[in-house]
Amino acid sequence: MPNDLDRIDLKMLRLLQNNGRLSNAELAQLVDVSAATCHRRTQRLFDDGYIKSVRAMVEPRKVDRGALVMVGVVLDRSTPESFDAFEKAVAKLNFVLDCNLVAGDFDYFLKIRVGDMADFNRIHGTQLIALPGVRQTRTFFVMKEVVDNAPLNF
Amino acid sequence: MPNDLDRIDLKMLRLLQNNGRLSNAELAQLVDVSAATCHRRTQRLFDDGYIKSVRAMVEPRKVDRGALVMVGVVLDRSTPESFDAFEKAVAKLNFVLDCNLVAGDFDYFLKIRVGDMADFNRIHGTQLIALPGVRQTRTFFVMKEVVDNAPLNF
DNA sequence: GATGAAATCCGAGTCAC
DNA sequence: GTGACTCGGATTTCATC
Repeated sequence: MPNDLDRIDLKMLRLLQNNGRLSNAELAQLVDVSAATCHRRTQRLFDDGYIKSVRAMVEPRKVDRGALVMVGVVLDRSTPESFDAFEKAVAKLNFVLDCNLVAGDFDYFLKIRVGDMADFNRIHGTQLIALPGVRQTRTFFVMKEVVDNAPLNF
Repeated sequence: MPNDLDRIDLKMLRLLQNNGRLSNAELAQLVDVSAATCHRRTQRLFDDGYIKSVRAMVEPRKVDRGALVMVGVVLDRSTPESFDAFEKAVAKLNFVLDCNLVAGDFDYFLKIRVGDMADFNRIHGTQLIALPGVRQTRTFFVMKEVVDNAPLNF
């Protein structure tokens, strides 16, 4: 749908998404333009917000964050203030990777990474149920990560 | 837990996670070692698998993937073959960002990105319920992304 | 084993066109 | 958009601890 990106821009985006370490020279070769052009186009992809950031993907198990847990949350009340308070509080919890307001049986879904189940139980008891307006939570321990954070397809 | 990483390595990991475009020279200054040492250490973080990859984070809305959906899946049978078939099939679906086998009311949770709800309904009708062994799915449309793919805290 | 200084080399970034 | 130029950083070597 993005008609302000031509075929070359799209290819650059896909290549950089899969390998953010590509040098400008390498990328230029891969998309068959000069290094100068490639440099300007890449600049534009950043400046115009197509690329939000470039991140090193750290292996969770190597830094003691091998346990993944999904948590469904239901709030006491469905008022804007209630949602707002919850969201502000959850944004400060650095073990929360995703937090999404959803339509359905839950109000929010959280994706959480911790060291192990004991870690999670401690966090659940102290930090999650203590979040403002939480009526109940439902925990789904992840037993196997089949696909984790796959690159965007476009 | 990672006692093979010293304070400098951990700092490098955190910095690179937040900004994968840092030059070796910049990183060296930030962690206060020489460029040569920094280069060697960074190399090791890659070689030993601490950093899986470096990725440009593409803004989903800019490439027509602005709709996020969580889907809970229940399979017909809970046999290893059944799980295996499902996992192999789901890994081929490029709109699936996450797929996790969980303990609880569902067998799997999927995180899916598409252009809009119409896209999702088409995909749901043709590709999701057609996955091997699917008994039922429950869809949670994301109405607001509060936290999306936060960096790992360690 | 580790490091940092120095030397080389290559690419980023900028220029004119 | 390309090609050329310059300068700084990446990468290697090497001495040192």
